[in-house]
Amino acid sequence: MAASTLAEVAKLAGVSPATASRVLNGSSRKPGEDIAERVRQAAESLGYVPNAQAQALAKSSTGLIGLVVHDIADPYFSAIARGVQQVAREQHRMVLLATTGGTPVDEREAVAAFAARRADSIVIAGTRSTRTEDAAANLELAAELDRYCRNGGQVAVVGQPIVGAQETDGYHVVTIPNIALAEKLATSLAGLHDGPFVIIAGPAGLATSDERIEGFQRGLAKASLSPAEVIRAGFNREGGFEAGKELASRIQPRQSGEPALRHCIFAANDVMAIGAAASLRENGLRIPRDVAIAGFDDIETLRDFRPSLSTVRLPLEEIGSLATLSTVEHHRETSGQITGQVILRRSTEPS
Amino acid sequence: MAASTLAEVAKLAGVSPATASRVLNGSSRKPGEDIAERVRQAAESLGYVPNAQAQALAKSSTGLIGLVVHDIADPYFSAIARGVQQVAREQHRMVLLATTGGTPVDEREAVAAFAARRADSIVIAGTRSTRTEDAAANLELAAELDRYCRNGGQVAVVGQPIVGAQETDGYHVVTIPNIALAEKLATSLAGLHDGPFVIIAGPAGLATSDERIEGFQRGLAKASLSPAEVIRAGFNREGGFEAGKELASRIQPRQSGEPALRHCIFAANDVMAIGAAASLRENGLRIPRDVAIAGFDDIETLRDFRPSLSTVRLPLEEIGSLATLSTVEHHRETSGQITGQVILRRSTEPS
DNA sequence: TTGCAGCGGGAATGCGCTTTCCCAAATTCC
DNA sequence: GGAATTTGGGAAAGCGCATTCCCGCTGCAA
Repeated sequence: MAASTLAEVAKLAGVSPATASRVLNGSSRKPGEDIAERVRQAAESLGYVPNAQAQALAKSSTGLIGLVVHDIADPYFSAIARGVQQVAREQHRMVLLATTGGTPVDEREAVAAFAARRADSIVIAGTRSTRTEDAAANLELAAELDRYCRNGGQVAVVGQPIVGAQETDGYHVVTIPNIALAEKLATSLAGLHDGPFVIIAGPAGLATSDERIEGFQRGLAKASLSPAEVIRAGFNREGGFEAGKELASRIQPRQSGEPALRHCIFAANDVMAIGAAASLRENGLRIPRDVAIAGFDDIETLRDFRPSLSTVRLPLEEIGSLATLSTVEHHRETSGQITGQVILRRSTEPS
Repeated sequence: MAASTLAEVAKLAGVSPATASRVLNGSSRKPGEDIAERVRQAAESLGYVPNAQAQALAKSSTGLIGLVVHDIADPYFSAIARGVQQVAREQHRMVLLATTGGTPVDEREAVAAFAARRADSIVIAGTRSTRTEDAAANLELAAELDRYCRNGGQVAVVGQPIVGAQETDGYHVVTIPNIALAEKLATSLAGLHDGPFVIIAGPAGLATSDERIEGFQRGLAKASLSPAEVIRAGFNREGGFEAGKELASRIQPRQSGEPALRHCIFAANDVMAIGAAASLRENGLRIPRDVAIAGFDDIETLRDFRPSLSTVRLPLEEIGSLATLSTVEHHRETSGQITGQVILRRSTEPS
């Protein structure tokens, strides 16, 4: 048995479908109270549930927000998702979720699927790729988004602009000031450490990772320190772990009384930092005694980590909310100004 | 400018809409290759994107999977979400996300919204509430689900059955053996500790929490130990933190040489355990020296926590996948047998 | 050659709803 | 009291697509 329809309700109430529609689904025209009541009764007794698909088709607005992330189980993205979800609830919309693993090809596919579902807006989170082998896919993604916008869609991208995207209206960017913040972090750390700096980052071509490297190096340069060595690995916990392992093989635990030559590691995000810390520890290095380490993002779940991790706080939830709001008509003027702040904790304490 | 339609494509290709439909959206009837090519060309040049709403309306199947969770940023739920998402991708479906904060009222609302969107299936994660003040809402939720199932919907609920739900077909439960696993954990811990046991749990009436308490107490009883005291708090990190604080005020750090009277805490989930550990530490208690602690879930992000947390591993991702699969026609026979395992780590090491 | 099955394409209907347009009755105004 | 207006309801035309039914055509056996 299929769900009952508006027409059935109307018949039971002895009115026309038009009238039933008007009373049940907020129209500007309000039928008389007696009739309205009869219709509501009928709807109730039939267990009527309006067919959102049909409604969407008829009034061409779906109330859908498409969210694309790399991995919903990554706390970075789930925090953003929470922000998106929150706005969605307030606006009485629903969010459609797509995970892509970060490849532009899949992102394009996700956008196409959202477009097909006629989502009112699309929020894209996750770093852009500037790798040459992704160039073609990026272009296609940009084209897909462009088409979507031309058809009246709203898109917000979190982090940095899509490579090659047009400046159509309906296209919003919530920029994350990775460079500036990483620079600040470097400046802060430079005041505490003079040991060699090392950056554990994602593969070359991940915009977020690259920006954070750039900012950090810039900060070191301004402090007249030589540039940090950069170790590349996966942009996740495993990558951090691997990089940490490699690093550990080169670093000796400090002998007591020995002059301080302590490495200071900047991991391009918190989960990498945690991974690195884990492998350093496994190799007998202690934090912050033998090596200092800082991350980026200030992931909530990781705040109880010991030693507490120095990092850069990003208002992830707010970022998600802001991105979503910027796609909503009413708040179109929302500025995408995101601020973060350096948080120094125990993991980088001077010895 | 609205997106172009099938009719426009058909006209441009000089064929009927029927034919265009057949070539573009996998029908059983395949038009001739020459015509097909012409249609594809036309579609390409117009940037045609099929309207999934209209398709859904016409063939009454949306390819939508509704997922309801308490909080998408909670790693427990985001892990499950990943599993759901994965199956969704394989099946070429999309997931609709709703977060409820755990109240049956909002869950009902979410289910109604999914039903309105004609989602093919609904996955509900998160503990049931058995509180009397939620009884009415639970019943309404059950009724909503029942109606949804009668209309041909598939629902899977993770954890425990919905209170008062009918045994309609289309209604599946992926049971999490909280009681048995908590009992196992208690048994394991009873072999290592004889100090007083304390349970830090969520509010009374949260099924998952209550089940874990029950199992744990049962395990203690079987080991001929007296029941653990139960401290109630929020079923999240904050709750754990609060409970830990209260507990800390009663526990003294062990003086060296003093006979062992070490509390062993079982927190009803990992994030509570982490919260509790944080406040215990703030109060000068060291783990596992002064107090032992175990959690439940084995949240991935928390595995690098130090001291490493004893817990019960739950295959959360698999749970999400299984639940989703059970709602899909082809795999309807999927059994909902979930197994977990006790993992003893350093946080409960005997002194 | 005729008859029939089989195939490729088009016309038309309907999915469930919103909304414009239309019409009758009720109301207002002079 | 009649005309002008407002009000409240219904008829009907889509929204964009899938699909059933139908029709003309070809290929084959009789």
